[in-house]
Amino acid sequence: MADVAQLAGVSSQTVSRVSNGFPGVTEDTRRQVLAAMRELGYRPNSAARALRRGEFRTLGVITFSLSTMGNIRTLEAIATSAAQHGYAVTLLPVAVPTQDEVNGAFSRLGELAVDAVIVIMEIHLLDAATVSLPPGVQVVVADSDAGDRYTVVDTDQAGGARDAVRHLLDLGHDTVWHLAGPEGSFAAQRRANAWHATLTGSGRTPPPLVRGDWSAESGYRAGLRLADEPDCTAVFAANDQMALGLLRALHERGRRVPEDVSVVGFDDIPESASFLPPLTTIHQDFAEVGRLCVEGVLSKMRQDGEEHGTTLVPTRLVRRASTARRRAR
Amino acid sequence: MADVAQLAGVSSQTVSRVSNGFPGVTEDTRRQVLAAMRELGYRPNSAARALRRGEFRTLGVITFSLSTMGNIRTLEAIATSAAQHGYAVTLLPVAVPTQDEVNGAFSRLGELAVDAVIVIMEIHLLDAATVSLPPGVQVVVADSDAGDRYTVVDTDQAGGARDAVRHLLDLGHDTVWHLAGPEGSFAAQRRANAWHATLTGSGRTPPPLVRGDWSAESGYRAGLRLADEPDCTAVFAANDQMALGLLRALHERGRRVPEDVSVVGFDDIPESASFLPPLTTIHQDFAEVGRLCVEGVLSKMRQDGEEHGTTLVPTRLVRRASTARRRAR
DNA sequence: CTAGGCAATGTTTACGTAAACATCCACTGG
DNA sequence: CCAGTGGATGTTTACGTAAACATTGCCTAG
Repeated sequence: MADVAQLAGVSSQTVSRVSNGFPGVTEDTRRQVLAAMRELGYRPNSAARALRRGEFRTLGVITFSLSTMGNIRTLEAIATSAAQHGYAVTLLPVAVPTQDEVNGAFSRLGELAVDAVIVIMEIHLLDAATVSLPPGVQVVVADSDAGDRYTVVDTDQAGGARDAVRHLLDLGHDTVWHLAGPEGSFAAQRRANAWHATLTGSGRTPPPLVRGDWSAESGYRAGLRLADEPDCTAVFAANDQMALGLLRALHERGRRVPEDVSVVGFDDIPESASFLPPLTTIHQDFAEVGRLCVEGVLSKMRQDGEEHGTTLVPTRLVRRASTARRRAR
Repeated sequence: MADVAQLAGVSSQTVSRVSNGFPGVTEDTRRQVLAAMRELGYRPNSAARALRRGEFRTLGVITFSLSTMGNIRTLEAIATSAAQHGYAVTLLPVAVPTQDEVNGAFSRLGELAVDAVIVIMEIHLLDAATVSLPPGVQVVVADSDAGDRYTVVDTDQAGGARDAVRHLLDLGHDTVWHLAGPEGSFAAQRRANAWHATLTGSGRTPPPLVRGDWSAESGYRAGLRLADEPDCTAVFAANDQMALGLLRALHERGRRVPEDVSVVGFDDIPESASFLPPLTTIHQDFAEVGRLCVEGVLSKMRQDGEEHGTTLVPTRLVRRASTARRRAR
């Protein structure tokens, strides 16, 4: 910086003003400084900046291995949104989703150049008792529950599930079966609860719940069972991949979709439009989740806010060919 | 740090020594310092550290949107491996794969607290003429070509393709059809080239090349065409998703896999073991690619190395039920 | 018993930046 | 013509750390 200042014939403070875009510099001077910067290949030292300013302009993202497409899309949106706010994103991978690993990530956090943290993780791994956050580091949690303890941004799981069930009921089906996600997942739990509540709220009797583990394979196995249920004319699968397996099982058992059985998925993964038949599903706006995480954490930093709350991102029903009006038999 | 020093009754330099694990501190003193650190909740300021040491202990990763599973797994391995070396990972997302966007990412890089960069990107977006790297920042490129201009780590695409073709020839098939990836992809290009070379090297006549775009849907469309080729008894698909579509098409057309047609994929995505039938495929070791990227960039930093080269990560043939010895007709 | 040596610890300093304060100068209004 | 004003620029300082050098005190060999 001193070299630039000397070459431009100004003081280092003026260089600083130019490099930060501050006012109070003549257009002439600014041009000279910029020219000197270019000539010397000057780039500001961000360590010194961070030291002086007391902030790093960096967000940490803790996520349990980039396992699901949803988390990845959220991460991507966080990175993009952070960049727009002039923030960088540092990744804190958690190899396996155990309490120890999560605690380890949080303690590494303490040594990291990070102003705030976004956690993409189911909340039950964030047992508050064992996790100690560096003071002054704000947290926002995505993909989770427990808005009372943390600020949470998440897809409106319940609303999406409700829309899926209502869509099927509106098509004339007597009831809707549910192919749920694994018990350990809060998202699966909330979707299943909303399915149940919507059915009973409409005076229907919920059929027994069928459980998978999010995988297409588990959807296939469940589908083989559902195909043998003669009363089953409408299924709401808790994600698109299980819906894919379900479609395959129904096809193999000679039950046509949507003529005999209507199927709704959840997520709207890119492939779902190419399923056979194309899948009616609940679109999740991961990009919006990521964006809101960044906005949320930045606003918390500015206000030094203490209060928590949950922001729900609405879903959208995407109607494709896998659902149809129930046929008289 | 001064507070810790005072509480522990030592000088700040001793605190520094303890916090960096340096020798020359009595066990007694060390314990006292550690106790003081805990009591005051001391966290070393990484900005000051970076300023003093002249390095950030951070790697930047530039990647075109986290689009493919392979890139994501590589990124994950990079993050894990970097953490083991005491390095953090900062993400530089590139929204769309245009020259401008890539240039933009590289220029943002100049202001970022990063010691080196790993680029996960096809090389043709890295036209050297328009990209200027900050001096002293080393680069390693994954998923790419052109080891003459950059240090490159990549899966041994050619070797994998060769193994796939040889496996099918060893099973008695006269020749092997190829369902290739899009023309713009170097990976697709190299797989197709190796397929062609292996066939001609064995004195076989390569059938016309069929092209997809990596998607299951494109594999399905290609599969409908291939199903009508009576001579087609063996297909090597350039990725597992296209193989999935291919399997569906063959099934619909009544051509049994593996009795009538053998199919080999590429990637070994988790789902491929659950395909119908489970898919024989070429396993890519993305974790190894990521690990080698980190090792490579760190060693270049230490040696200030200038020479480039390509490191190939071997693939592995995973035999499952989608391939079988050719039947006499 | 003492010089020499070495391990443990303390003191000084510089890393590059930006905030706070100081200075300079041109212009305005009385 | 001069005091006052405000914009442009310069000077000083501190941010938290670790390298380099300085000091202390104890132990050992002669």
